[in-house]
Amino acid sequence: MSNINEVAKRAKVSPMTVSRVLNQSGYVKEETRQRVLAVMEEMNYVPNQLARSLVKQKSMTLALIVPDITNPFFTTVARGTEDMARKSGYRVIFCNSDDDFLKEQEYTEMCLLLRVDGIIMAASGDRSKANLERLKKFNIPLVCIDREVKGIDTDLIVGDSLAGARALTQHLIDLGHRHIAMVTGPLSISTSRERLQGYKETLRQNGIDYRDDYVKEASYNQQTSGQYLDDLLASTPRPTAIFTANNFVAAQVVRGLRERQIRVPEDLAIVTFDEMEPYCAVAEPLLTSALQHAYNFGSLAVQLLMERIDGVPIAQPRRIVLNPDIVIRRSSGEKL
Amino acid sequence: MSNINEVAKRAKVSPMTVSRVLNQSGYVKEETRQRVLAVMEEMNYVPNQLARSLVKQKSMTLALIVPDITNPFFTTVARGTEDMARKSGYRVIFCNSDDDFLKEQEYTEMCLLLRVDGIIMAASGDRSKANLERLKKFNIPLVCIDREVKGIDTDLIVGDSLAGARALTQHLIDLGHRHIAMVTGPLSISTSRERLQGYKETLRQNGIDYRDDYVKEASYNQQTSGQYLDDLLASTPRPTAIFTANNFVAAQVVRGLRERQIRVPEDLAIVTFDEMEPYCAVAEPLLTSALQHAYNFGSLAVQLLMERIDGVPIAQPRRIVLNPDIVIRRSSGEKL
DNA sequence: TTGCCATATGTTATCGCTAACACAAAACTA
DNA sequence: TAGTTTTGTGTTAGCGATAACATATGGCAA
Repeated sequence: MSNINEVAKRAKVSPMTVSRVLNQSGYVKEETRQRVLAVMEEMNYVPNQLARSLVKQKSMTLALIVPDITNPFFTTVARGTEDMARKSGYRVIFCNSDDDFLKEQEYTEMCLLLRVDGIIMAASGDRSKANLERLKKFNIPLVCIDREVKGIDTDLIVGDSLAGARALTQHLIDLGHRHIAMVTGPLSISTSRERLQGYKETLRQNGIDYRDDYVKEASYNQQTSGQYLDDLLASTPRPTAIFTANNFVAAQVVRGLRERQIRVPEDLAIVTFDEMEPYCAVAEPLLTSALQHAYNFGSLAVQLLMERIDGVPIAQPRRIVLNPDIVIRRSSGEKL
Repeated sequence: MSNINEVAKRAKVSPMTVSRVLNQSGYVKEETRQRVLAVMEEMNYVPNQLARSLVKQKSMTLALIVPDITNPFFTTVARGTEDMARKSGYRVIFCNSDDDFLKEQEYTEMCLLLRVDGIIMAASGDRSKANLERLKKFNIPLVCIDREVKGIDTDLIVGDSLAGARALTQHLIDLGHRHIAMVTGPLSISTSRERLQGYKETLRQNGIDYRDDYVKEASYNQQTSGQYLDDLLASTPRPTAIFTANNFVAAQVVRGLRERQIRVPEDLAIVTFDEMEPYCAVAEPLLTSALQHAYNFGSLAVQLLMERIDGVPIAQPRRIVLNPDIVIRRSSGEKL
């Protein structure tokens, strides 16, 4: 692969002139420019971004670290990130932590090795603190999304889990439900905790007793709803509705209910956070949901990064809270 | 961020000795090694991969270009790619072409700029030829997966679309169906063409007339099954079964049928290529499918790349054909 | 005509690292 | 004991690009 010196020699100019043509910087006579361009074309010259990044001290690369890129929420975040980054001339490296601290750590180190200019991270859990601290130590622009990590202060974009959970729970109550169960995600994740809190508060505000045995914590590892659904269904009185904390949990629960031949919403109502689109367009029934604008999580995160990268140093970490939309669909059923 | 020279100075050795410690190459006295390591720790030294890649002429990076990372098939390919690459010490950059030639082209150029060591590509269509040719011109190790591109000879890993399509069609015929429709993906993609061919052949072998109006070409842009389903359903006689060419098309069709209140498989049987897992675990009914081992597409592709990267030059492009598994599920129904 | 500025191009140093070679000193071999 | 090999470390050059400065024109105002 040819380099700038070879091009320069063939075009009978200095490498610097070639560089000027490449970057459209400084003065170059039109005639010279054309000649250089012709030689570049002829030699199939492609500038070496590695060398550029080295001298410019800038890689024009961002990293997005998410727990699970197959999750439609994060896929959409990725889209938002990529689109906005491209507008600013940046590339994005996508990293999948698989909700695994060690994998997340590896990617964190990779980001340092590659000298990425900024990082967007949906933490795999509270353990992520160590990884985030390491990044902060190097003053790499950093935005956390979706999940807040205790004891770490960074720019942050989260959904309003509390409000969403309240609205969903209230919706069930308004429909006449009094025995409402909840299946949360791992409580090591901030969104799970907040959604649980919103659920509890709303029950209390409506004078409904909170019951521990109505709350189950699903794991991201298990592929099925396993034991906890049986437990829930065996409770007395049996819940008439379930609030699932996110799309992943919802998929588990819906599948579990189907296996047990329990109809939604006739036998049991369901409300959830997040979507299961697009492939799950085939899901039945369509789920009543607190819909988060995942795309905005990504694009806004990039905007925050850009301000930190280009701009004057900003002292304070910023916190953006995005409201979910409550979309009423069939799964929550009719008024009892 | 500190560099190798600063570490060297502080450790009172030459940069070369630090480099030796870093790379565990050459001779370094244990005592010196410990001292250097201590200084690296103390200074938070992280080697600069850009500089390394520049001098080594090797980026230790592969690129995976796929049309749609949200498609469970490609997500699984990505997993296979990443896992195998990591085993060999390589990173993977994931690129989403969105089935868009221009975006694919941009990513192709990015790969060149970044001097990636190898590329795995699921072409967006036959137009991709130009992009592949550009890559070939630079002799970058290249493996095409899933889709073959006319007029380009590269290492290739494809599923046996012909055999899969034959098996699925035969399955329907064996169940007693005689009026079998097909919804293909864009015919600019080799898999679509081959699956269509397998369908046609099998019909003929069973003495069933092939009808043009039983075949519809779905687009990846349209989110719904739009007009073509109505057309199919209005045909005389109305088809009793549909063969969908992949998971994306299947999702469209299943959704469309549901909107039209047509039951699967009672009113209409469905068979398809690919899975819709994991989020579509909630899909109902479960689809009879020619299941491709997506993970192997990815991991095998990396193995082929590695042979080209490390090994002696291999003259001939290689072609690997992976067999799909036929998984019979509820959507194809009972014997008529 | 002098001086200044815009234009056009080149030279040198440097980004951070490693390959290749050089050179001691220590350890072994004959 | 002299010669060879192993061990340990340093020096120099170069990967491919650009920043910063240097230099040389020509044009134009004063």
